Amino acid sequence: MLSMSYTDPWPEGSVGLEEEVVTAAAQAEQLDRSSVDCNSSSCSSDNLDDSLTSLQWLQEFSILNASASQSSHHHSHFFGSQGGSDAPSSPLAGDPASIGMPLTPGKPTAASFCRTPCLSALPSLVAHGHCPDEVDYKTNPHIKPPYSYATLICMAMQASKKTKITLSCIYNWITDNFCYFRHADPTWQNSIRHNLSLNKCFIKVPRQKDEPGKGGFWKIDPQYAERLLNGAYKKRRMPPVQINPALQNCLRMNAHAGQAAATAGMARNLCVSPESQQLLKEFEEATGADQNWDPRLAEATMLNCWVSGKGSKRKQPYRTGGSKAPRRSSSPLLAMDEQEDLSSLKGNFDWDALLDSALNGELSLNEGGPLSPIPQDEDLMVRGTHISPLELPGGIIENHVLMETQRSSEADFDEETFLATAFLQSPWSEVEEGNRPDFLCSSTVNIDQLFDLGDSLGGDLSSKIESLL
DNA sequence: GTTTGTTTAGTCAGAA
DNA sequence: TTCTGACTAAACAAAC
Repeated sequence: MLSMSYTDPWPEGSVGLEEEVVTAAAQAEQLDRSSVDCNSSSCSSDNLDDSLTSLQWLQEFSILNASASQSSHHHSHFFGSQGGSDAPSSPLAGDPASIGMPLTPGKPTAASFCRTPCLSALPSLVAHGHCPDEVDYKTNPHIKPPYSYATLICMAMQASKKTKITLSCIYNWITDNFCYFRHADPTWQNSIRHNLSLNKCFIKVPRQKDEPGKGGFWKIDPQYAERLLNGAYKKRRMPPVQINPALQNCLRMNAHAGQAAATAGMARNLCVSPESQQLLKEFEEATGADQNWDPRLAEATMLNCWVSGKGSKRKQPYRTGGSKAPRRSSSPLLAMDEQEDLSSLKGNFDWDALLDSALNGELSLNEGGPLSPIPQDEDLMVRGTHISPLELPGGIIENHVLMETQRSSEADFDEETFLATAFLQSPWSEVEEGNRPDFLCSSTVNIDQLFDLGDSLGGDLSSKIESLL
């Protein structure tokens, strides 16, 4: 269950301890505003363009054009284009589950959502394991994002632009950016908590005694961030697309109904448009995907988010027979779906910002670089163990336990996590020095590693790094 | 009562 | 086949 007081995950301008506090009134105002926006008549029709706008970032994306990285307009939007002149899809329109059909909160398997225009493409999608070339996870409630929970947590942390965030903020970010989870059984939140507790990558930062609020804060273990940059990450298997069974039922029902017009609209929605194909082609050309296809890159850009032709064996959401009935969610998010404002896209990826951050030394180049902003007076809890910060001679604030973890042979981050978080809009390019997330700032990366990173991203990127150096 | 955090147990899938 | 990671489910306790 989510907190009864829904809070804006990342209130603008807020830094530090008050980062999670947003008044309910402000939230209501936001929802109100979005409700108005999404009641516009264009919402439903604009849905057809969602697949296009979700690839808008491709149009803007250019590794070769990184010189314009600092320009505000140059954001490679991971979760779809938003704002500005893009005429972004309405949050409501983008959330099909908010259209008409009664919601059945719970796991997607129990979701009763059915949107008629989704029906024509699904047979092939389900039967042949195909998936549209573009999946807007922000608006698609049927397809589970191909990211591990750890990745999602990392993405939330990175997108927050804060050094530490609360559990509820993680929830909010995920539900804000992945429609799937808005309608899923809230047990995924249990998994999130489980992941935070179990995964070494995440460090619990207890609240100060005089700090109001529930629970503590969570941050990324900088040592694991370093490991990511060192390439010591594991590959995560790609999950297949998970289609709501309810949607499939809906599909069958509509097949009988013979809604030709609706299915025609569906085809437009899920099939790859020529524009998108062109964008994809340009993207592949820009990244040398033809010769040097990097699945990690593809995954990070959510272009290979569907099942391959041979299909993945990854399990679908399973429901063992006789198990308890899906719980109804009491999450206010579901109720707010009718009016929730998704317009505030968080976690936009910016390749250029990432690169420039590295080039500007914000990814330390082994010169006693940026320090971890872990407050020295900040107590950390790792696996229930209280640890104290330690300042090393080099100025790099380390941590006893974190140093221990560095020796561990386990690497809980995978490359997907790294790439996914790396492609989030680089926060440290926009925040004050002191407010930089320490996720990467405390990491040290030598120049070779940087080149390795560049190589993994494509030759052009490496060339750019080289030329700039 | 709700939320948060920890722990245990089990299943499944991919890799070795 | 075994190992490992991801995921799910559940129980429990503590804090709010």
